[in-house]
Amino acid sequence: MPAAQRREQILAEASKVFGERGYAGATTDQVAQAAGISQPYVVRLFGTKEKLFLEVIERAQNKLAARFRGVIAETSADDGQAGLARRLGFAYVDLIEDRGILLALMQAFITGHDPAIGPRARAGFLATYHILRDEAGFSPDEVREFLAAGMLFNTLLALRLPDVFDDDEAARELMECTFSTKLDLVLGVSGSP
Amino acid sequence: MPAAQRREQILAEASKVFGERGYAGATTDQVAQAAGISQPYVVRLFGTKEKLFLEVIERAQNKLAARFRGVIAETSADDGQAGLARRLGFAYVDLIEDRGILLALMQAFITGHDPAIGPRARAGFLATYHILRDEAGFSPDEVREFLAAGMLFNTLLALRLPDVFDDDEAARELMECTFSTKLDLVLGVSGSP
DNA sequence: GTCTATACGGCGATAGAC
DNA sequence: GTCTATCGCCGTATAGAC
Repeated sequence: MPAAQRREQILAEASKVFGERGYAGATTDQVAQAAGISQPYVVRLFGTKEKLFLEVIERAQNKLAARFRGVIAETSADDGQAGLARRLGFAYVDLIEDRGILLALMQAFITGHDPAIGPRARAGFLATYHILRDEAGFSPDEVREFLAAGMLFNTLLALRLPDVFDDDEAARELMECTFSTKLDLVLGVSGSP
Repeated sequence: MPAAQRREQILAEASKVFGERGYAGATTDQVAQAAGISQPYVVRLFGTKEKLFLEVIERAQNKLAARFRGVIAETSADDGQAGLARRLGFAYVDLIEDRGILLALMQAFITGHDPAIGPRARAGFLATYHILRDEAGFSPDEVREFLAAGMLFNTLLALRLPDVFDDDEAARELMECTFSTKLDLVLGVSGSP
């Protein structure tokens, strides 16, 4: 397999592994096994575990930015801000059907203390802020509301709340209330394979 | 030092260490050093690293629940739901002046996949939901909005956004817009010691 | 109640062959 | 482009003394 393709495949698998276990909890061998190659080869291709993690984060942030820009570009002005927010919300849910991406983003947030990873995590988050405010034309308050909804969304999925969806009345109510029309998408994301 | 007091001291230090590094990234030796005792003694007192982490989470969740119940109890009915929400928001900000508590809660969220930790993390989150809905009397939508604001709050602090407060116009704007009147509290939380 | 010494396993990274 | 073998460190947990 050509190196470029192999790198992308490894990054995709690494997103899942890092997402599940966190930066420290994940091992390069788990990534290697997920990709069907040997552990030293993973290290060979990316230098160190930390560099691999940074590339995973960067990839996730780039995909998010590209998706948002795509939605903004193809939404006509007469949909209004509310319509645009709605489309962006759907795009976000759809994006993290690749579950590795959501979890990579979240892991970046909570690794904010790290001297190497923290700055990049902040830069990515602020980049999203700028896209929403400067390119989508949201007011600061609209951006805040949009981001807050996204963070709750992230948390509920990270907690695996859909796993107890059937057993717990409160969990079901909170999920339905949070995702409303997006619910079928969400259940598709985290339902059994 | 009596065992009970020692345990509480270790739990407080462990909250900070686990909060900074995550469950996998933190070591029992770091906890021991923070508490000024030997690593084997930490293990001796709590059995395993996992059990220590579970106690850290439980302690944080209990403190949160106790704080919210206290606010609900001492708020008179004629403050209205908006007034109660405001008080609860302030209480939350104040609670995580003990920074270890906030980070322990967040770490619990993203360790949701873990067979031992996940169930407890979900239980704690749903307990908060029940307090807000059944004891504070919020509607599901009000609870959702309250929780979403809290999750954004968590994320901004985890990212250490206040650290770049002075250098980045967007970071400043987002922080001000998110915390508004709570801002002085927040800056007190993460400012230099 | 707390320590020192240490066994044991696991992980990141390197060396070097094919 | 990819592997096997392996080194050396580090972290959890145990044993046992004081």
